[in-house]
Amino acid sequence: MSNKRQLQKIQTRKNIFNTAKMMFLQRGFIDVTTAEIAKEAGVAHGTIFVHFPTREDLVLSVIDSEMSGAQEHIDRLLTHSGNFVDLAISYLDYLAGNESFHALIARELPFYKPGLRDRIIFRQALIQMQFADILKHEQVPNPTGIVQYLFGMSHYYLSMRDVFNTEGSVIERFKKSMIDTIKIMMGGSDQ
Amino acid sequence: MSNKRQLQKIQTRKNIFNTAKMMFLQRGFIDVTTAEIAKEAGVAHGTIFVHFPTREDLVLSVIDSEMSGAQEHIDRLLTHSGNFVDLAISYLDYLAGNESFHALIARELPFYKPGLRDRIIFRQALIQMQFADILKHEQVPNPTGIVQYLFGMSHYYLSMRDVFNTEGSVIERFKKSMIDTIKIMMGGSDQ
DNA sequence: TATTTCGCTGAGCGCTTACTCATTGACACG
DNA sequence: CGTGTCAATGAGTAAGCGCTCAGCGAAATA
Repeated sequence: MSNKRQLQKIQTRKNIFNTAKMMFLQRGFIDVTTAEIAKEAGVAHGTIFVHFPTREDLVLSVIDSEMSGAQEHIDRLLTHSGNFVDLAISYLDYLAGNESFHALIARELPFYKPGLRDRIIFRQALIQMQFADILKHEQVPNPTGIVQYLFGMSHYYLSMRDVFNTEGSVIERFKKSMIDTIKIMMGGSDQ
Repeated sequence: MSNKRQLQKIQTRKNIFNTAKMMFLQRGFIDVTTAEIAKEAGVAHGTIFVHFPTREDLVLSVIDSEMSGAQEHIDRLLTHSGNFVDLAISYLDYLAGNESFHALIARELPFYKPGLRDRIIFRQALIQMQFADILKHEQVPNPTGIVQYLFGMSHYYLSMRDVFNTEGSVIERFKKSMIDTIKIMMGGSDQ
């Protein structure tokens, strides 16, 4: 049953998937063409469509893979977090570690088809709510404002990543400033 | 010298320009095609290229027009501003009033050709510096952090405009929250 | 060994773009 | 009125895209 043909097919599929993933993360889901992926992977153009019926299936496949990885990571952060500030720091560290993917999403999200776009936004909204819940346990004046700050500013820096073109991570660069601001907001006045 | 031909030519150019501007503001600079503009303007497809050698020239023409309007408006705000909070409020009001253009830029900026992109970013950076200068006159702990907040969060809300799809203006919706946060940051602790 | 299966191939199709250019006809001008 | 000008035309071109499919040849099967 360990068919040589089947093994080869699985191998080819993985090859296409990994090559596509690498190219997508580097240049975005919109820019990279199927012909380029095929060339880089060393297969015929048509072979792409043997394994992924449409280009969109390949894109979705890569996005799903990255997103479920992200979900797992953040779930772990949420359970292992002490206070909100620690959680925010861990979250920013995670973003910094997977910056190319998240910068990509921040840039391209408005251009995805509604179905995909809404799924991504829904996931983001869930995470944001979980962050807000944790913040509500600590007594702070403006929980949603603080969470919006964390996600909003991260999004801003990510989407402007190559504008700020820092060596290394943009998130890392602005992390201290963001955390300081969050501390001020948490210890801030009433209103 | 009031040539009938020349007048007609100017008229046609304006017609194409205004039609393009309207369509670009509604659907973005990336999505709208030259054929669609021609149809909407009621001229032949080729006529577009009589007046604008390339599609990009037309896009640049519209962007320049909008940007110089923005520049003027903001210069006025800068001279007529009392304290920084008033300036921030006026700025947000301005954004709310020209939201379709600024939301468009926020979404599409990463996809423009480097030349155009850099010009827009340069203008933004200048404005940001002027805001920071005003803020430095008032004695606040973290001037650049506050300015980054104002521009970063505006950018975030604008780029997420149709996600939050509010009736009316996104900026208007989050204005109070942003101003409140700025007040907290200005009156905040040391560090 | 003879026959069938099937992963892979790559030329080519259909479609969409920005852009071209020979042609036209209303207008300017002597 | 005759002739040259030129804004406007729209069918056509080239380039790029995702995707197709008849055919090939090595592997599976009988």
